[in-house]
Parts: sequence; structure tokens; C-alpha cells
Amino acid sequence: MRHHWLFKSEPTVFSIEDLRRAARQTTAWDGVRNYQARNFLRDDVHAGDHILFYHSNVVPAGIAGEAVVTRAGYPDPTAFDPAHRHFDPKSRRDRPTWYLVDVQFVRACRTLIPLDRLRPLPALRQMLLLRRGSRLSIQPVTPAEWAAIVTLPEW
DNA sequence: GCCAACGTTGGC
DNA sequence: GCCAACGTTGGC
Repeated sequence: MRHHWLFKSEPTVFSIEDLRRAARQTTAWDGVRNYQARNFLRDDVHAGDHILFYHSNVVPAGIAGEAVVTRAGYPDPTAFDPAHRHFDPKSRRDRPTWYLVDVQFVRACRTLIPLDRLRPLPALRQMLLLRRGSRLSIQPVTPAEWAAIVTLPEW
């Protein structure tokens, strides 16, 4: 069963253009340190799933592009590295706490699709991203939400 | 930079 | 298990 997702990233840290320019246009989505998001990465995000690449903590925030999962969940190596800012002593190689997936660039929006543009769309009335206080960094996207977003003229 | 909302930690 | 304190997220 193929799923759709929305992954948040702060573009000052890693943007859709960074992904476009990356080696093989692929990156390991490291640094997720939230259990709910971890569960998705470990259990539910599969190779072949497509994701919306969302730019957070910028003005305006919004959807910046699309990527595809090329490798399903495996332990996040940055959690094992004491020198890394995402190091977590709780995570051990024999019993990893944190997981990541690999994603590859598919396309960037011609123009960013900001939250204000998404909010009025009827198909997105229930979308997790648009709920007040929602800050989950790895979110499932329903087929109807996906269809409504990927057919917008901003692509 | 502000601050509301949320998640985690830790004393009890 | 409760819950206050604290740290983080993320829109604005």
C-alpha cells in the first residue's frame, strides 16, 4: 500500500534546493527526535512513497516541492555520534531509538505554496498540517489531500 | 523576537 | 501516575 506524507524542514538548514543539488539528489532524513514521527519513519514510510517537502519556520511557510522515498526506515546514525548535534545517548546500535529514511528529489514548486493558500481549499479542511497547534514533523497525507495539492498551478 | 501549543523530564 | 517546570516548534 503506497502512502503519502508531508515532511517538514527548515530551509535554512535543508531546503528543497539543497535536495535538488545533493549527490544523486538524495538525502538521509536525519534528526527526527519525536516519538510519533519516529514511529512513522520506522513502521509506515515505505520505499516508493511520495512526500510533500514543507518549508517551516520561514515567512511564508509552505509546500516547496515533492520527493520520493528510496529507502525505508533504518537507524539514524547521527544519534550514535557524540560529536553530532543530534546525538542521543539513549539510542544504542543494538537498540536504536531513532530512525530515518532516504528521500530523493522529484520536483520543486515553481512558487512556494503558502499556508494561506492551502487553508481555504475544501479538500484540506481536515488536513493535519492546518490544525491549530499541530507540529508533527512527519505527517500522513490522505489521497484526497494529495490530489488536491499536487494539481495546484504552482507546480 | 514573541509567544502559544506541545512534548519531555523528573520530583513526589 | 500526577503535574509543574522546562525546552522546543513554528507561525507570525
